[in-house]
Amino acid sequence: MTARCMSIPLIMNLPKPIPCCCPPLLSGRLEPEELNDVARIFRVLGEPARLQLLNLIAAQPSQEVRACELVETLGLSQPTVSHHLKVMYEAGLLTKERRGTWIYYRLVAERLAELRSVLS
Amino acid sequence: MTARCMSIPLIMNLPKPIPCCCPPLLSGRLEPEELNDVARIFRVLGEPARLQLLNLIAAQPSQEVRACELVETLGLSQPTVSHHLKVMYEAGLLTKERRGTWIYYRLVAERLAELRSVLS
DNA sequence: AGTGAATATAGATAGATATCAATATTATGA
DNA sequence: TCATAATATTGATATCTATCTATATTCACT
Repeated sequence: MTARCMSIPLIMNLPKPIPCCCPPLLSGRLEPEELNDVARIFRVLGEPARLQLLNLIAAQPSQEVRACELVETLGLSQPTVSHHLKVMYEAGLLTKERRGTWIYYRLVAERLAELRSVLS
Repeated sequence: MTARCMSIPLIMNLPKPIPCCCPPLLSGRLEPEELNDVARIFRVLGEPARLQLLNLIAAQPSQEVRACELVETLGLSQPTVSHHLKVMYEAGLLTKERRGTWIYYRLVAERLAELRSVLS
């Protein structure tokens, strides 16, 4: 229980991650800030309703959905759907485009690719 | 507000996902059960401390850590570290191996690869 | 301007979970 | 078998967030 067991040194001088996109988790040490950023995005994906959203959009021939379609499809209230869309939009996973009364959401494929690279 | 806007049909007869590992999120419709499973794993990765754990293990030349090292390194209490290790172990992200008093944890690379394929 | 539909925000609540202190369990070695 | 170190479990607490209802905002059309 007491500190007989030595801790791992925090600094190892490994190459800095590329700053433009998410740093890889398995090569090179990540800063606390970076860990927070990556964790935040994974948390966004940690909700079945949001995954279903991605899944639905990807299944559309048009590759987009109107927000209003989702209320009935997901079986959630309109504010809840709106909340999820906002969370995903702010996480960079979706784009939104207003066309008249409706708002269309699309996947950001690059963001997903980025996340994939985090895990490699 | 009222239901003028049509919902997306839930059944589209797309090919069933391969049952052996995580189904891809962007091709083929996922069942609610599958969505839950995938979400659960992402939630495990949605904690900075756990990401730091993965990052630490990957940075070791031996590709493994003793649990006791992590307490000081992560700056968390021993029960908290134990909890995170358990969560990751049960999510299939880590293996554990007892050697004497110590328990060594390693990454499950296949599990991470699986997750990557979910996002493609 | 006024109406109605689509979307967003505010506020409240319930459930999940990260964290800790205290304690239990397991393994080693004297 | 006893002491000690490593690990796990228990129980409590605080924070986070998904969800809802109610309300506000935005837009198109007459």
